[in-house]
Amino acid sequence: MTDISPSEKDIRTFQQKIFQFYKENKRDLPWRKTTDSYKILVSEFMLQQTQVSRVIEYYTRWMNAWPTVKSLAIESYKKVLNAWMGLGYNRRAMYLHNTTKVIVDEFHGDVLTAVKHYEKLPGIGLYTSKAIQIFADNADIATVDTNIRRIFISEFDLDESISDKDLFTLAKQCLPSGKSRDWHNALMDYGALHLTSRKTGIKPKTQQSNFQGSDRQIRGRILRLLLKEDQSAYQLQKELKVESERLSKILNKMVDEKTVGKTNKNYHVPH
DNA sequence: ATCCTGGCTT
DNA sequence: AAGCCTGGAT
Repeated sequence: MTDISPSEKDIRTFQQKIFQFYKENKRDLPWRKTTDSYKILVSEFMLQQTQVSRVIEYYTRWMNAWPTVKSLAIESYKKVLNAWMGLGYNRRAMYLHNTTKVIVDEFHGDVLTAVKHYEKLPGIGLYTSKAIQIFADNADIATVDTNIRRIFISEFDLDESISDKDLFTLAKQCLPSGKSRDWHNALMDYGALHLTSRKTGIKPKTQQSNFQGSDRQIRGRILRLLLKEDQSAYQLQKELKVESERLSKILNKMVDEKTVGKTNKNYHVPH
């Protein structure tokens, strides 16, 4: 672990630059108009590895359909998945649905208390837990996503191999107390609008494999078919024109994850 | 071809 | 530590 502590003066200059940019370029996003912890929770799930521009319409439709934790928790999984389709990483729909059930059943519907015990909530890791506390409650804690990581590396001229631990130490040093929500929103905007990955050449921490021709693409097509009606592996194979061995491998994995169910020969979207 | 407010499993 | 998970925009 190397000492990467900037001086007090460096930090203050950095903060002023970020806040000045925010003042002039702030994005007007739907989930920034609320501090409802459930709504923040949904937005954070949707935003995991997914661009803001693609989330906006899904978020808006979602809140019209399910405005509270409980309304989502008691909904059928099929309807939840149907509303998610097109956003990508469809496991998140199941995680989100199951997470709201745990929040209602074990935490009396109290999102902010629940996310502090995020090990019990599928789909919520350290980043998302902190992000929800920050954006819903203005909690005086720091979190680092792909945007914020890129800003720190560029701003303080760090090596791209810097550890999460060192990044987090730096993030805490830079956090202006009492302004956590504004600060993190400002950092996100600075990273997404100005200090982009393309512009800086700084690669994201987690690389994604190609989509065309991938198993992921086939999984998405499988779910779309199963949302219409239950189908056998043979019917799916005819529709998708994938080698049967590859298809059954994918189907087995999806059954294993419980993203699809199987009764006798037929596959279906779980209830 | 590469990116996107990560998390889970092995 | 590394592979896997969706789909659209640039």
